[in-house]
Amino acid sequence: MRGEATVLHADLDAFYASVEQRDAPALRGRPVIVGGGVVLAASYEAKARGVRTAMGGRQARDLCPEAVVVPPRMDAYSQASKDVFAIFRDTTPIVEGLSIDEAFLEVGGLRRIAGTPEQIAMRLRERVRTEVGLAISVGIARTKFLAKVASAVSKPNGLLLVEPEREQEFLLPLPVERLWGVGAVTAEKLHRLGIRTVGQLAELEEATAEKLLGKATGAHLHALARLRDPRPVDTTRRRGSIGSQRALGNRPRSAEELDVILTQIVDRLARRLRDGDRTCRTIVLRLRYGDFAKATRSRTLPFPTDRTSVLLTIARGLLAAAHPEITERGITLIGVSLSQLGRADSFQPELPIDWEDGARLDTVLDALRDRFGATSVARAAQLGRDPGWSTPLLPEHE
DNA sequence: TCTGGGGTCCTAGGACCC
DNA sequence: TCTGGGGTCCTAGGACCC
Repeated sequence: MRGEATVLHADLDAFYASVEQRDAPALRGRPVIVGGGVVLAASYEAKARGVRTAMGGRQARDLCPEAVVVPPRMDAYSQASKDVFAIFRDTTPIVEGLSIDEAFLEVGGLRRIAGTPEQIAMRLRERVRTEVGLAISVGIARTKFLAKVASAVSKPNGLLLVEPEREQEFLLPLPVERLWGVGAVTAEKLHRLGIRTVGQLAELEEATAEKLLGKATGAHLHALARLRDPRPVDTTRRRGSIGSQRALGNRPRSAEELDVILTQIVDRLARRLRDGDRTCRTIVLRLRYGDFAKATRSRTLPFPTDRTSVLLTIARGLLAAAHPEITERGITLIGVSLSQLGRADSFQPELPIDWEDGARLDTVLDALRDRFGATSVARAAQLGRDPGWSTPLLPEHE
């Protein structure tokens, strides 16, 4: 007894490009590329010519000179995503969003009121088509992983049910690249051992897979290949970090220019943080040098914050520390991400020093400890890490 | 092929605490 | 007083996904 196929994975087809074709009838039936410098999305007409997501714009135009290249309209995609997710939630309360254009839906409890998973999936596809004007593919299976593989195999505009008794027949012949979590590096490691199909990976001993791919990745992929995936559809997942970045091209940048860009990025992120009623504790500065090597520099605060001035002060400090490297190697990307997100009602101490004056972090932390006590500051840090914490922490004055 | 922008998860060493 | 082991946190890097 294995359980039934009640997990749906719903995935919009060529999402950004499909929104463009929906909104501009002249683009329908034509190859469409979203994004100029790099391909963010390609319509199926462009994919048929070899254009792929993340490909350089130059190469894409060489492959498909007649493609229409349009700039991204993130607001339109965001709205389309909201419209589709509203239909997901109208279908079942158990929805786990994976990204802007895909989600898992658990429909196991709905048989009596809404029919079989297959009937539910057919209605869902029809509603997304008529109400939002987009094509969506759906995979149905016993586990999240199999449902995701099924929707990918069904594309474009497909529906595929993997019945529990046919799982091996479905999965084992597929190339290892189909496994969720196998990218270029892992695929190459497996290929070197002559492993090309999921079935061949399943034949390995688990210990062998762990030795080859690392403990967690090896165990995880080995379990997937053997059809083990106990993860339930989880409606409680929340974003763990938010970030923003900007590619800069290759020309030299002055310190003033970089500071302006950094300020814009941090300002935008801090707004998003507050709009979402969240706080953060860790600020990560992302850099890509002139040779495209990447680096990160981070700092974790002992207390949560959503203040632009605090975040900007930390980010500026990190950037200043990296300045010699930047001068020497050049810089092609700058970004910031905020993690250790917490709730807006987490304890946020009044900062005892004017951050606009550029006070050093260490000075501020010392002042905080003086005022609230080291234990309180450390405890605030602990509680700020727990997004489920529901009571604002009051500082214990000494 | 001259390489976007938004994320997730894992690893590994050192600091620190009990 | 010295030593050891375990657990957690922080930082940096890397693979992977859409």
